Amino acid sequence: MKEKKDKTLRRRSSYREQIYNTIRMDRWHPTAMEIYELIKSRNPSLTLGNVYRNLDILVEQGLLSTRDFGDGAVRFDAVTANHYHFTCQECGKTVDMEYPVNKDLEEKVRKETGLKISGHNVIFYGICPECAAKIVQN
Amino acid sequence: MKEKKDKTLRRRSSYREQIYNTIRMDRWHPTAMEIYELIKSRNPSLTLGNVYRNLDILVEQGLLSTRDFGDGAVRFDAVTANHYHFTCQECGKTVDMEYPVNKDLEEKVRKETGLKISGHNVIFYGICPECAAKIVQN
DNA sequence: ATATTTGCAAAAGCTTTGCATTTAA
DNA sequence: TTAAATGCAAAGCTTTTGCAAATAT
Repeated sequence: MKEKKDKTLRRRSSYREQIYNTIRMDRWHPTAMEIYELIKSRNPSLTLGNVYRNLDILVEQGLLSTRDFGDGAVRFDAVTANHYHFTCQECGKTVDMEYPVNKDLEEKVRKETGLKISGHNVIFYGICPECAAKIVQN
Repeated sequence: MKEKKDKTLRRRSSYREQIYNTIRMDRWHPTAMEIYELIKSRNPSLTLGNVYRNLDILVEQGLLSTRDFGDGAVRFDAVTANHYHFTCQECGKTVDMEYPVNKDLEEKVRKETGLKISGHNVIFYGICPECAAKIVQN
């Protein structure tokens, strides 16, 4: 939280762009290894160390954040306009929710606690439609 | 999420109780290493491997969950009545909030999305009072 | 008695880093 | 040109695991 890195000039990197784009566009929450495997399948020269280096840079730039959706794995998430998540307790998948962020909640908590709040995240837990359908069948 | 372990009989373990109690009572969100160091200071025979084994058991029993508050470290949290968290973006500390859980939010989202929701978590981000005071001084 | 818990130590897995080469600006 | 980005490989952490001894029931 305190690392104010002396700013280093960034050059264009196709790998970094691919990493960022796949996470952002696909609204996917992959691990470093999953990103590595996907991009290496198209571009075999990619190395895992380089994926880690670029993920660090993207987090440092504020474009990605790390998350744990409950399985202990470090996953990456694109920092877009604030969005909520839903984790299925049956299949374990976590997806972005369309549900709009509730800024009133922040304001309410700010008033009641006096804390300086700049943002919030919500993760809902439950059963996704696919798993719910399967459960009904059985 | 699918691991329905064949139930193994659990015997009493002082270490497991200490691990659980310190996380629950102190409303602390430590890493495995931090737990190890704390309990080992009172009880030098404890090993790190044993801390990991007991943490796994406690998670499997539903007494603890893992979280990532944004620094990439795997931290443990007691699963008590649902509670919110606050992470200070300056010092990086994460604390439980007194603020009551908003069950209405769950109901509202359930109605609007049709998802089967069984719970939710919220993490607020901002500046804690201690850091806010320091910043004003400078 | 019996199976779980533990210490110990090795293995496995994940992430970071040093260095020489390649590449963007 | 110059420093950032990369591949490679080794090092550094974190977490898991096998086994024999200790312990709870």
